[in-house]
Amino acid sequence: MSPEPTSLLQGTLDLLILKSLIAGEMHGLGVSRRIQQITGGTFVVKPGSLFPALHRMEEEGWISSFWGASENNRRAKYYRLSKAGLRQLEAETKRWGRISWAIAQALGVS
Amino acid sequence: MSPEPTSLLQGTLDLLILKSLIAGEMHGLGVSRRIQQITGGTFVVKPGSLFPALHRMEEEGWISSFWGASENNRRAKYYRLSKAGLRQLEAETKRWGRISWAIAQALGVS
DNA sequence: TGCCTCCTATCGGATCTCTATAGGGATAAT
DNA sequence: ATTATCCCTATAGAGATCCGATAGGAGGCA
Repeated sequence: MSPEPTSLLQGTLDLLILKSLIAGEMHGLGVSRRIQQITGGTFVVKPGSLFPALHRMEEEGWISSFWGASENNRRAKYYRLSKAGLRQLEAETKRWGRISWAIAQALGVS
Repeated sequence: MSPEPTSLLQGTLDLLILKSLIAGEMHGLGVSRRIQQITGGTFVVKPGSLFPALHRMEEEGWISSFWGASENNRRAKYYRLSKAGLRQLEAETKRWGRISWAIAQALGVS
């Protein structure tokens, strides 16, 4: 296990959250676990990073939330991708493609 | 031309600067131009981002500087990669590889 | 001298992520 | 019933970084 200890890439957290929610609605820590899962354990998002991001993204209208009960019958806030969120995911995915390509170029396409 | 207008990736600026200086010593705006060149015009680093980064990296000991004259015979501060900077470049290159791989995984290896 | 260009440099603001911590609520144990 | 414990949400404070705007020195040229 070697989770990225230091700062995530700016803007990449949003991308990972949006992509996680493609799998369906889930609560906060569920998103966190899913990010860790789909990145092969590379990215570990802690609550202090996750919740501010979720709130920000809800304000932007990319996700919506509702209170529900978790699988352990605990009070949990669930998050769901909105249409605008889906569009944002596509935009950020393209953006990532551009950035990734550019840096690969810079590093000598190694 | 569609240079990334918004925020660069955190920590990626250092990588691009270090990689630029592999080509040899050059002054500040020369680094800026070289980054734009090797990333195919994707990344445009402006002075307000560049110089704080150069100073920070000089404090870290990754680069050294000396005053000289530019190709146009103007006063210019030249920067050169140090041994520690070369090690840092290798480390950041590996880090980029990990991150890039993880996000590609997350996005479905598309 | 006056003007333009090149190059370095700094300041304030805005954004983002991290560490650390708080606290409600459900379950289980004694 | 009370205590402990885990799950989950949430916030505060700090630190780092990037950006836009701006300043200013210095050479070349008329």
